[in-house]
Amino acid sequence: MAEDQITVATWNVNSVNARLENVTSWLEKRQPDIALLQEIKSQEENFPTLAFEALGYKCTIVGQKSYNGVALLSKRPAEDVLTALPGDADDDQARYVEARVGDIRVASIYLPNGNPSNGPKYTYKLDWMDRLRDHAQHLLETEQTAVLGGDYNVIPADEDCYDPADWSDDALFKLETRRKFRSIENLGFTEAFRALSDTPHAYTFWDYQGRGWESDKGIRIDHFLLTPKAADRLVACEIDREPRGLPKASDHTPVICTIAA
DNA sequence: ATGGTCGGCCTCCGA
Repeated sequence: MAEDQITVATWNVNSVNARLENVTSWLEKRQPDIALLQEIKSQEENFPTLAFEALGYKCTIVGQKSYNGVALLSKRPAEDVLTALPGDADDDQARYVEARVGDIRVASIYLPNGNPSNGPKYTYKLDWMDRLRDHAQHLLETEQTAVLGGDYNVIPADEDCYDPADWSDDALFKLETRRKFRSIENLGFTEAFRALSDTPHAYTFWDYQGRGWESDKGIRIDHFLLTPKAADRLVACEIDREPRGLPKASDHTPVICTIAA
């Protein structure tokens, strides 16, 4: 990690306590300045704060019992914290945390899965995406340097999954889902990985079921969206496949976005 | 080839 760069990682860890050794050893190795975690499946009081503080990270946690939950780990202090996506005071699912770290606003996003794709869970997903678009518009209008990372539960295009036909009716790939994701990009956001790489089949998630990892049947659903001021400083975006192959792996692997300081 | 995914947890639900 160079002094003139800031690295932001995103990782759906599928339970921070079940994954603690995997996550801490990866942080020690890669030393991201900021780590955005999703699906911590932990309330704040059960979050392993001390283990991360021992590695030099401050923890900003939005927890929930059993499900969901997001966290923002940062070597520098997190300020001006937002603990929910604006737009629905009745939404009590822990899926969003945003803060300013240095001169960058970062968000850890756990966008709803939405399956089954013909019922209330899908409606909730689409509504949540509308709220995200509205908030993203606000970040643009206020000319922020913002990096929105997380598990978007969106497969942006055919080349981001092993077999589009298998996913055509899935909430992660339905045309309406992809259109809504594009509508956020089209406000003026840059999707960091695809902006820098034409490589197809660069996955971030492999299902535990059906030997997904062993047969490389994956999907790319963990993304970074950058405002223009952040995109102007975009240096690299890398998917680190290594953690997915380790014992007791999460079904997602981390993605690292590098920004010029 | 007689198996087959995890994690949290009010033994099923969510992914």
